[in-house]
Amino acid sequence: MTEATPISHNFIAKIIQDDLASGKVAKVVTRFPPEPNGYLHVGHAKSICLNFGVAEQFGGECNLRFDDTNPEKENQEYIDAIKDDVTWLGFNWAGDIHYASDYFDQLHEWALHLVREGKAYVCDLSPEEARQYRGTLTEAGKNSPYRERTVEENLDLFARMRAGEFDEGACVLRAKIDMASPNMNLRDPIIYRIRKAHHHQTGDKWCIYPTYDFTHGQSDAIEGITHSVCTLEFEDHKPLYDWFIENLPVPARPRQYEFGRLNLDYTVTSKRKLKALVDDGVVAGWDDPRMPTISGMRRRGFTPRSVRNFCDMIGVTRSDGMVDVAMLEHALRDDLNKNAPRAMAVINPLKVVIENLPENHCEMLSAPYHPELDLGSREMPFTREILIDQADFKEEYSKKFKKKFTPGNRIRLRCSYVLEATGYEKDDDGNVALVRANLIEDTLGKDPADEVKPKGVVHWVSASHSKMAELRIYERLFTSATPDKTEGDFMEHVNRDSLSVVQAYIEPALAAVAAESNFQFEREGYYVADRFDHTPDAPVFNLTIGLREDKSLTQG
RNA sequence: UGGGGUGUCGCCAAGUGGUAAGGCAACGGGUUUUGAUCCCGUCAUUCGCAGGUUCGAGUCCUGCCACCUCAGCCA
Repeated sequence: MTEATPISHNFIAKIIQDDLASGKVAKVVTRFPPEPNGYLHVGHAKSICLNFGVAEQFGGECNLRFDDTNPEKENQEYIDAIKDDVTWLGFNWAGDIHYASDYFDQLHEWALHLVREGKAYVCDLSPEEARQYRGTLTEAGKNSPYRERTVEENLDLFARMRAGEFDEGACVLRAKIDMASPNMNLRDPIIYRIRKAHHHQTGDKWCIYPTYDFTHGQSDAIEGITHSVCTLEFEDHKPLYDWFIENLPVPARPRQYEFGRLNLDYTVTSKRKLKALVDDGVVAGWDDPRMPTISGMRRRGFTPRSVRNFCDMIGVTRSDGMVDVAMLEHALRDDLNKNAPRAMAVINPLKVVIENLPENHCEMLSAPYHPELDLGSREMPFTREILIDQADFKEEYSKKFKKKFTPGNRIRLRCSYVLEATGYEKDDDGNVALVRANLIEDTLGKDPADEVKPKGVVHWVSASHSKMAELRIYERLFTSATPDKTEGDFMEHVNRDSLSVVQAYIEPALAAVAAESNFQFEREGYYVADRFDHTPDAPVFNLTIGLREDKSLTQG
């Protein structure tokens, strides 16, 4: 971390603080354990900020561990993307990256231990039969007919499973716990299954793979994780997590704690739904700026700090709520307002001819990049013909348009002079096509000498010296606040007009900026130079988020 | 009459027996070379509901209600 992470006072932090104070743990060690089977999203960001944040806050460490026990769904592409995302967010994992697969030998040994203790057995029930025997939420399950096999028989069968003698699904290794438990996870859970698949880390070494339940807690123990933080849906797994820790000769006693996962309105975060958006071509990819994936947010122009601040804002509790996306937007705007340089771009151009300026007038005006921060300044060419936004000129003055440019009234060109409109021309459709104006002398950095102050300020670019840029303007991806809970399939709530591409006139200094540079285009919104498509010759900017607007004035 | 969990302002969230923080949103007002920012103000006599204990309860007890979650050889 290069910058201070906010101090958290959530219940997880309190537990850690107490454990440290009581001497229960000497140093806190957490972990972020994604399965490399998809891209990380804003919900994962919450978990990352929690796990890494709390470790940092208390002088501990946080591991990055890939929970890679299901080779058929995982691959290296996801591993690389996840590493990038965590790094981008600004966190550093302790030491090398860990993989649950690093522990397959130990896990196998521990499975053998359970078998020898008579606490695990090979079960030949088919998946369908196993479901029958498992019972239901309200009815106890039945013992498997294979439950009482001898240790010797189980040892032999498990060895043959490992040797590849059986087909996938032919049998599994199960922990012998309690088929009548009201907790389904304790009804003789599967701990090893046959998967004749190539693993991205272990290659073809194994044809049996441990399940999540048999892997996670023991991996925590091996790594010396003190506080194993996960989401609420794993709460029912805790008795099993503890059962393995208690029945195995593990080197440590990690504890699991659960928090409520993030739900954001106007957003979906399930991997299946995110994948559907990509596969159906609703968005251009996992990193499309409309996606709530970390890579999508990055491309949209979110800053790591804005995401971290958001996570700090929403807190960590055990209640599952729905966070208003306005909170995310606030965190974004807040950070961008404080740190993003300002620049000017005109989207709907209206030419203004400053008639009291010579034809070839070109004056370089120095404009500061930020109103408060010392971010330096750039030169803006000021010429006889300039472009302002069509919406900033009105044919007639009215109270509602008091800050607009109107005939006979003055306007301040941002970082430039004051202009007075003297007339205008319309095209055949009746739209204002050109405005004639006079420049008021000696108004650079000061008000007019006659003390008739301009009513408003508008952004502008030189008509002759500006450059063209592609602007990708995004709106929210869903029309429903709860796309996955509202009537019908979530795809029915997709906003099909969430992207519009327009051409805009930008000030020359903007063309050369580096990809991923954030800017506030004054009075328009925050934009970012696209991570992949932006070039000096063909500038491309994405709308990160618009400026907040005074709603009472913008209606109509 | 299965297990587990959660219910404090429209949203998030402090509060752990002593008389309801804060943020977001919203709404007023001021400043402003961005109708942005900034500033100032308003916004829960009430904590899912009903009883009870107590001098005193969001905090303790009892009952009820609502919502989330668990029946992958996924994580």
